[in-house]
Amino acid sequence: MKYQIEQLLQAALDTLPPEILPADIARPTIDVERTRDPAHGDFATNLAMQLAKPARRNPRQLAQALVDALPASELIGKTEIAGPGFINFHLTTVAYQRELSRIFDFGPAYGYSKTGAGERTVVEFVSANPTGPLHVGHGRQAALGDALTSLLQSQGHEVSREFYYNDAGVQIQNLALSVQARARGIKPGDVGWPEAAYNGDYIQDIADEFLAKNTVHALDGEPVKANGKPDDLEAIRRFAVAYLRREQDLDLQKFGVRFDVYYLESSLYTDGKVEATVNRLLASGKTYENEGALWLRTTEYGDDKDRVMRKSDGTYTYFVPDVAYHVTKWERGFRKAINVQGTDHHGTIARVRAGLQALDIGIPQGYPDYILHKMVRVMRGGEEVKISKRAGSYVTVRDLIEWVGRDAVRFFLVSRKADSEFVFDIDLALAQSEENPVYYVQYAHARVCSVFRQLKEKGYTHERDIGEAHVALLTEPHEKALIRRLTYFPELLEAAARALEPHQLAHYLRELAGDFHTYYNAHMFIVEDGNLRNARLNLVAATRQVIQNGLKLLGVSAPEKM
RNA sequence: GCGCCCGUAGCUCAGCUGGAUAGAGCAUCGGCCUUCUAAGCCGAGGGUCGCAGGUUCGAGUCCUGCCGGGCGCGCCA
Repeated sequence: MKYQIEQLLQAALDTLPPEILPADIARPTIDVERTRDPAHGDFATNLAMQLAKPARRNPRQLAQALVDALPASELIGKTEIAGPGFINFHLTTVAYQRELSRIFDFGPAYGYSKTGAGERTVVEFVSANPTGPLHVGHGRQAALGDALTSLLQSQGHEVSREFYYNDAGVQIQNLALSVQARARGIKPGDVGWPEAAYNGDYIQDIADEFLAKNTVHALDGEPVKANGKPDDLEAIRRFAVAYLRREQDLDLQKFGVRFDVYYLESSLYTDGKVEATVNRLLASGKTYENEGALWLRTTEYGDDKDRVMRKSDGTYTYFVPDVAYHVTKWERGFRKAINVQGTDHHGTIARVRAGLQALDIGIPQGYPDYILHKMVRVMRGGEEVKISKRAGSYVTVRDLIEWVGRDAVRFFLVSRKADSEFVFDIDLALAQSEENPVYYVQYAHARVCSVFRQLKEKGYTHERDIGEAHVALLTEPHEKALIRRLTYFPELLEAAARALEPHQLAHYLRELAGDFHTYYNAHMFIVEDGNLRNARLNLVAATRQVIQNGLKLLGVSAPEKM
């Protein structure tokens, strides 16, 4: 609808005579926006104001000329010139009727589009090290990444959800040593407890299961059976990693988040991809040796300082497999890559991109994209709960889900901009669990369902027919507002996907639910007049459909009863 | 010290990528259940959009400088 108005304006612009609009001035891109105030119509454009300066004409006169030149359309009922030179468009009943019909025609796919068709995209998120349970920060990533992926898919992108496991390196070694110590009966603080150990109680759980010779099975890996020998550090390492990966799998399953690919850092070594990347970088001529280490000239690509690739002890820094991993994304055909991470990772952005540039294999400069979210601070009893893996006393995703429920956690975590700080007050979430914003939206959905149950009990029927004559009966301001909101849904999804901002959808749903609740309280739907009844029921049925579609993209359920 | 991000109502946050009188939830106060679910609705109070300049028809939004907060600046990952 927005696009169609832009087309009409373009046609009007093209027919303006040179005495009104000189031919030599630059034509701005035509931008039609939703109005904030219903009194200003449905859509508005500032086109005349943009043209006014270069054309040296009065903007209101230019606006009038544009309106006069506008081709006739059955979608536009009234145009007016307002304020300094806005052109406001009021849509006709026909326009509303067409859009409402689309909600029924497309159903669960209403709001979806093909604007991103052919775009192969990989979204990497969570990517927690298998050294402990998932904490609230991972929860924020999971909620964000999953909703973002769904949004992109709704716009036609072909998306892979990907989880990168850092299962090689020092941290894993520390994990194995921690479990080994526990298996030998050594506790945090005891003599012989490793210095860089993980102190959480879950380490004891792993040690107990290891000693009991249990078997664990992560989602995409092979089952790992413990041999129960505390001296076998390698066996402990394999078991501990499998154990924690399984724990993370279970948490993510409870959270309703699935991944298409689990990519293991260790596989980059065994597949030779790390070696291949190093060789390519060597061949690029951008490397040099200094003090026994191998360096890459990342400063040539905008990094602050050059980075070490291979330490003097012969092992590679984390940076190298990270670059190798991103090479696989590119080579697997993903021309767009989005990484969802905490802001504490922002220092790695420049060097990863620099590494990819140095390879000179056609990867664009801004590859990959990053969505960095600020850390989640957890408050409890008026005090901040420290989030530290080593402390072992942090709030996990599992805790949150148990306390306030999956739907509330997901909706809550995704309803804020990624780069805003997030204070998660446990007491508040507990005390107000019944007033959580998610219930407000779900309640709107349940209410519509209830209306239709009542309808059946009263012996009425309902035709899913939203003809022009029906829409013409929806003249109340509350109805107009609801229609406006519903028909905005496709534009909202497109904008949210383009901006990579799932929180826009959460806010939209809250506003839509608000429009519905207001309408519900102001008017009866099940009325005697059959035509009016049908018109109103179709409007609320459309509302139910849009709420369903929106909640689904956020991974939140739409209950029929509450 | 350098780099990136943030600063909007008492609190938690939106503000559609420069538009028309700055919005919502929570909290406070006052109303609404013999009619489709009161997990709801209606109303009231509450703001120098951190501060100061600049850009233009127009700035919460863009630029510069301060102030305050977060994160990052390893041959850690």
